Amino acid sequence: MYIFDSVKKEKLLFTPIDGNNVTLYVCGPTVYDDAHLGHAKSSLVFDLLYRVLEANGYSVTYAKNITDIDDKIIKKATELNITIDELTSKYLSAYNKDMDSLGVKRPTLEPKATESIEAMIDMIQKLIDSNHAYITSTDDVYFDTSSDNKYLSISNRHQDESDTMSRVESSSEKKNSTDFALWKGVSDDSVAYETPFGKGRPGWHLECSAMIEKHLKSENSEYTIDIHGGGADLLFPHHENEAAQSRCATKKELAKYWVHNGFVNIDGEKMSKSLGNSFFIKDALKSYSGEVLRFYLLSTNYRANFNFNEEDLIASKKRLDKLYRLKKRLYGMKIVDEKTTFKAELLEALNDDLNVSKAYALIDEMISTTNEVLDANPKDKLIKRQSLSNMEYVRELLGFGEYDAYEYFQFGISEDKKSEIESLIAQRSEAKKEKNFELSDSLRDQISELGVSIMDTANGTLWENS
RNA sequence: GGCGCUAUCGCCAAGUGGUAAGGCCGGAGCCUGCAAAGCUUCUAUCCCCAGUUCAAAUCUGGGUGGCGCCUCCA
Repeated sequence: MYIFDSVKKEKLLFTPIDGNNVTLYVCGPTVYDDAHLGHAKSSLVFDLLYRVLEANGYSVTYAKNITDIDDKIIKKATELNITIDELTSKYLSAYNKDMDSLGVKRPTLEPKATESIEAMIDMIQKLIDSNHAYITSTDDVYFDTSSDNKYLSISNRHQDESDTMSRVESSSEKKNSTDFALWKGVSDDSVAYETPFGKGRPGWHLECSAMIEKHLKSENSEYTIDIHGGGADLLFPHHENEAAQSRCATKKELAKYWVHNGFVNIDGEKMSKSLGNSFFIKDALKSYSGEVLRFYLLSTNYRANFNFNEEDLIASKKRLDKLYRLKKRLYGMKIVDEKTTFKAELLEALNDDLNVSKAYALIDEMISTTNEVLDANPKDKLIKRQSLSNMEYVRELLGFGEYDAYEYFQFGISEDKKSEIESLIAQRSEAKKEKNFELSDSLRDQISELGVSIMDTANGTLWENS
């Protein structure tokens, strides 16, 4: 397969460091608030990458970290007058719930920062011992960026510009303006860990490097892991700094390939915590099923910015609907594994740097072909078997088609409303039987007003949420 | 100011040297009591200018527009 390396800025043939084993590390959430559509996009992109790697036969160890100790967390817990653990547990389970709704497979490892303190301390100690880090009078430990001659090679920047343009509040004890905190000294009685270099808390960038070293490192290679991923905004400074501290502590480059996903904008505007226009996943899930959201958010190139808006989402849903209508058409049949060209083409499309657009086009064509054949010959067993098997492959590889075909079209409809609809449909069927079309049409109008469209088939009248 | 991304049909969006995928919307038709669904069919020469080439949406140069990172952020 091919993936686009955002450091080398070209599409590269993917070859794992260690034979058939692949290590993938993605920067996960800081659990102090609900997850927004940006988290969804990133999780979905790397979930897809994970699935495609596995479909290629690789044995993948996929780690996504959970940041559960951090200044923002402490601030919020203090405001709410709850413990840090109460806060992070709450938002971690909310996060997992959202991810489950989106059909995101759980990573192999989900290490928490608070469970990796020792690994962080070890790494800091190494950096101090090798003069890549220094301690200030307030027990902060800074990474000395001038000690790394490859610093800024990940984000392709120049030192002078970072110096002059950096808007980071500069500590007077920093040797270079780009130096960053590995450890923040704590003098009061807030949350802190005891270390050989004083009481304090981990800095922003450290946990990823430490966790990678602890959980994923490969032994005999110039690289530590295969793929490191995250949102495009993390390229600098986060990944630059991770790469620097790892390089200096381990004498290896952190990752062989770097993959970054584009942003999600809302109606043309950047979404961010500071702008306060975050669109939470849980809110989107009130109106649309997780799979519709998944299908929509994955529908374009993962590197491009994604402009979220409801009209596009609805158009996207109509596309997914077609898959479910076919699933309905083949309802109740047993899935048998069939070798088809569709499957090979689908994997080939995704192997080309996750070309989802092409994959969607292939799915659409597969659906059309099946419908066409079934229209001509409704009893064609071969096309049914192949089509079912194809859909099963789509489900495994892309996560589309997980729901029951009938339940999918009944999303968000209450039980009361369902029985009301069923009752109206029964009345309409009676009227139709008596050829009272005036009555049956008016009943259909009533049903439409409930936001439901109906379709008469050989198997009776079916209905869908419209 | 530095670095970078991007401009394809009304909308979303592939394609990165060989003569424009797919979806949504819309028109026509088949099917249907009528519909819906499904099927058939119709709709772009790729922001502008110049250049390279037998050949460019695809490469080069110059414009113009949109966006991002450089600050916590996916």
